Amino acid sequence: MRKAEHLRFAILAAQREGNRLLTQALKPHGITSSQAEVLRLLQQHGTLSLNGLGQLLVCESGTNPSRLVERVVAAGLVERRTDDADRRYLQLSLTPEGERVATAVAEIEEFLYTSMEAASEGLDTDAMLEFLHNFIDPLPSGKALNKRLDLG
Amino acid sequence: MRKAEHLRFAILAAQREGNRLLTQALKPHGITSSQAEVLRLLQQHGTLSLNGLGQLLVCESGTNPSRLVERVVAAGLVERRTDDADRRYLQLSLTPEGERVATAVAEIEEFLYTSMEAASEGLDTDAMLEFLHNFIDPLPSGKALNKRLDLG
DNA sequence: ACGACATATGTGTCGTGACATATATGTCGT
DNA sequence: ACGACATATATGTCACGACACATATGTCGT
Repeated sequence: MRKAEHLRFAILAAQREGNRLLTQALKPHGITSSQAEVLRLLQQHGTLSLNGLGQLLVCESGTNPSRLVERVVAAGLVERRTDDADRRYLQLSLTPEGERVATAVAEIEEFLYTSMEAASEGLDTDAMLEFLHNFIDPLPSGKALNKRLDLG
Repeated sequence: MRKAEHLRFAILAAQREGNRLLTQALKPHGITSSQAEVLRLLQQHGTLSLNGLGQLLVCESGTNPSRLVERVVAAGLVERRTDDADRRYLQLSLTPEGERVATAVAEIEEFLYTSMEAASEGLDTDAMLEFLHNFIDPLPSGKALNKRLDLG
């Protein structure tokens, strides 16, 4: 198998399995990994508009998080108000319960990161990041990621 | 941002964008990237059962490709017969049209791999593969990938 | 003030992805 | 031959992920 092909499927597999791990760990909290990303972004940035949120979502239907947000609102984790200054915008923010869950999410993510660090023990992760950025930087998800790196 | 977190989102972004690129390139052929993977596997392995196919699908609802296969059958790209020796099994194989599309898919994948090779120019891809395999090998997607590496 | 345009959000549709469950067919012990 | 079990496939449900399109609100030139 060609090395690029191997890499392609290894990346795909890693994404799938990482997501599965997160999904399992998040299940007791009643949220999905996508919803978890929303909570964490709101926790880190305070109030965001739907569009502002979408620009930071790497992992998500960044193009249109309407329904994703709809679900966390329905779950009572996020509050959605229309901006009085410009009524096109939404003001999204965590409810106290959402804040609590977001903190739980952060702890779960720690486990994932620890296991990733174990898997990369002694390896050059910078090269991996460089490769990935070369590939994604011109593309939408790459832009979202870089925006997050700038801010956070 | 913690490096593991950075890596996590970079992997996610790469997967998303790679998939988007493939989706666009495949659109003229009327198939999705998942369906393309089915065609390529059938092209490489000849006849497969649904279960055998599922074990090779990294990228897919490997747990249950029934509906995925249903669509390529409906599109006239794959033929589905029940195995007379053991009627629980399906025998999946490409139609002539499926064979033709599978070859077109192979060419499209070449472009993706070429662009990945450009992005990894001068970088240690073996270290990336080692990291990814450390992470995925114990997990289902990793097993599927390794099965493909053994065979192909 | 009005209308063209831009921007933010919502909705419809289709194809996964993951999981649980149901059905069909085989195998094996007795 | 029969029934318990195993295996293969199908189906139901929910939440994305991507895309196209619709609606609501603002802005700006005139």
